[in-house]
Amino acid sequence: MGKTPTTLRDIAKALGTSIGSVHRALHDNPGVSPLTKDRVLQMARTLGYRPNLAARYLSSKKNLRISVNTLQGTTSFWDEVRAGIREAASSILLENVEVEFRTYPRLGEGEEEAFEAAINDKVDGIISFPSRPQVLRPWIRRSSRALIPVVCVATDAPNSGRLGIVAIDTLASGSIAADLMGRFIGPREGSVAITLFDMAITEHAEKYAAFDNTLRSLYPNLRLLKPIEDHDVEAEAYTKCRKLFERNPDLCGVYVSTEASIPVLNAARDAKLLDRLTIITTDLFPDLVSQIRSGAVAATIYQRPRAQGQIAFRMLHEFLVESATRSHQVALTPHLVMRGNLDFFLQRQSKESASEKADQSEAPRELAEDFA
Amino acid sequence: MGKTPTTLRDIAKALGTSIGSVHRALHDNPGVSPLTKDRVLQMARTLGYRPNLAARYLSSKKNLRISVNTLQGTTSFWDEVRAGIREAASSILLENVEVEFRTYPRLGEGEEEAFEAAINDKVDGIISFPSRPQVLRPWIRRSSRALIPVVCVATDAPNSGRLGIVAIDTLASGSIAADLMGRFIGPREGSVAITLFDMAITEHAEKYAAFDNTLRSLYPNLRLLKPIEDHDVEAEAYTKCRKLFERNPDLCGVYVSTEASIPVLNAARDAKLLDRLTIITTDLFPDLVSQIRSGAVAATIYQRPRAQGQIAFRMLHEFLVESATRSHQVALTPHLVMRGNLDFFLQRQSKESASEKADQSEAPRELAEDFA
DNA sequence: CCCGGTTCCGTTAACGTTTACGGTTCCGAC
DNA sequence: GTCGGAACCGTAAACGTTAACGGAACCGGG
Repeated sequence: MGKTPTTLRDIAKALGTSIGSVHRALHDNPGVSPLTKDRVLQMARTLGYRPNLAARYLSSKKNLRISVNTLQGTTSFWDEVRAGIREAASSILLENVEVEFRTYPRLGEGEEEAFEAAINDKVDGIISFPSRPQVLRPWIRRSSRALIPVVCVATDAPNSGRLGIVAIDTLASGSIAADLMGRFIGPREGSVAITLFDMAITEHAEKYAAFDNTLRSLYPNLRLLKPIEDHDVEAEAYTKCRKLFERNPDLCGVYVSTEASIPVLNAARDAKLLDRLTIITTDLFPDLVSQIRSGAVAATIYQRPRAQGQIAFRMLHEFLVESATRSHQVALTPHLVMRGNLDFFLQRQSKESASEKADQSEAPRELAEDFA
Repeated sequence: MGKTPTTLRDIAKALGTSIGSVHRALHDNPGVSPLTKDRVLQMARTLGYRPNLAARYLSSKKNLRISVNTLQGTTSFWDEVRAGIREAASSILLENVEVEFRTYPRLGEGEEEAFEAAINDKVDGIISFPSRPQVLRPWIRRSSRALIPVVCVATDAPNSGRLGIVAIDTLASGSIAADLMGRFIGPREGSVAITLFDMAITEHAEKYAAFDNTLRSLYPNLRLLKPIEDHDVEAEAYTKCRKLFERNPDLCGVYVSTEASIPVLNAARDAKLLDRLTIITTDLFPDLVSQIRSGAVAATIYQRPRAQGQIAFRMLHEFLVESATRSHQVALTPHLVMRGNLDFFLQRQSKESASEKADQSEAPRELAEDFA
């Protein structure tokens, strides 16, 4: 809490050396003896030196380039993530950041190429969606060794050396879904189903476990069936659901923990039990809106893609610019969308994408007379 | 989208004048003729000049001081708001911001004094909680005239000239509360009550209206009673609730839209109808935890005080440092806390306050070898 | 004609860091 | 001894803005 912050010059003067040596020492550049380097590092620590980022930026002028490797996507989810990243990037003071988007069309189609391109391009950081962690893990490892930090969004890649992860809290998602399901269904006996991508994905297994635990402890009247794995294939989801419905006449609720809610809804409609099922889905996209409004979907768990993008960017940027950061593991609270607050979410989305376009022109600084 | 950004020197050279005049013109400082001032402003616009914040900060060294005028508070709400502000302040690159907290003990006890002190102290911006807007309005007006921007948190002060407002979306809160209430109660007939601070406060009137509308349109089996105003007085809440319970034997739910949920719960318990009522509350504090866990409270609508603080700070800072900002009206989505995800919120709160303490020491920049 | 004052304008030294370049030394090889 | 070349170190010029100073031109009053 010293009054005036210490500068390179202060360190140099205290040591009777020059500002250049101090700089070299602090950045372990060549051209400084081990002795003076130690003395400088020591002195920097005792004086509590913290680099002045304004001066650094002003002087060096090198701008950071970060690569965003994400899926094209069939829903708006990834568009929102990218919008969040763009938003956070443009709101940075010291606008010295360049964002390069490397978008691939389908799962497993171009993911690795995107990573390779980013590494070869020597970007300063990467934001990545590691759909299937086992495939991307070696790439993340490689870029970490090349000192390129990687932040994962939406899905974690554990033991890969990644810098950080931002995703929806799977436990909170699964638990709240179970709690709502139990409350909505009420005291009657019956069974409940869950659909997910694949139990091999950590996030989905966690959601399942959380859903199971909460249901078991709070609503013993409900029995959870074996999970349905749809692998993001619509036909698979549909046929598996039809089978499920036939075999379990006491079914009273389905939790769709992935984005593939439409085939589930279709299956329920075709089996004529749409009004007997309590359906809880995930995320929010145009096709879902009418289903929520009609009451076919009781609630949906919104994964806040925009917030995920924003936070991922901030995390990476903070690390790049001052190597210390806060937590590298961000688990976001999901939002709940129901008929009651649906309009709010819709208007929010449209408003935000509108303001994005209007955000271009910029007048030279001019103070407003009044802030009304 | 020009390659190299325009500088003061560029403008000066283009006009055949000097860098000093350009600077004076852009800041309408005295000492520049109206003619050259116009030419400079014109040229700045055509060249698309944007000030380099790093250089500005490096040169001027003036640090911003902002005053945070908030309530001491009986719950942790305002502590969280202040924590959010501190957090956002410390995560700013270019740490040139000083935050002064002016905390007053009770509603109406020191609010005006805090404002006066802040204005006399010539702070650069104010974050304020205008509990009763009509009292603070003249003060906000005064500071706006003194070119001190004011951002309101939690409660709006319309027509006061305030720079912006960040609060929970009242419509979303009221609507989701109503939707949950209807779903939880089920198809049976009955009446529902709402408690609030005072209908004269815009936010509370809005919550009431949203609750009413949603209930009316989606759950016609439920009838909404006249609102109970508690004015943040526990005894008032208790006695009014007791009366309410006596007069309405068909009551099946209560939405407590303020923080005063404990007296309502006590009244329900004493009237022996705790297990027949669906109670939805607001916010999350220690005394509520056991009530949620026991099921007495079906759900609580969390108003995200920390996020409110963070966003308020960012809004003010962004305005102070580059006078353009994004939206000045932020309506946050409330979070839903139930038995299922309660632990998640509790551990999050404790984790965040813990990491705050650990965030002190700072080594001179040193790159990590690996990011694992 | 000169003096004090006003109004406008150009110049320049900061701010703290990075980077490039020019000096020292010192050492081994010729 | 001299030279080439390391290895180390100091100096100084940038980066774009702010703020202070000094000068030029012009005015009216003595």
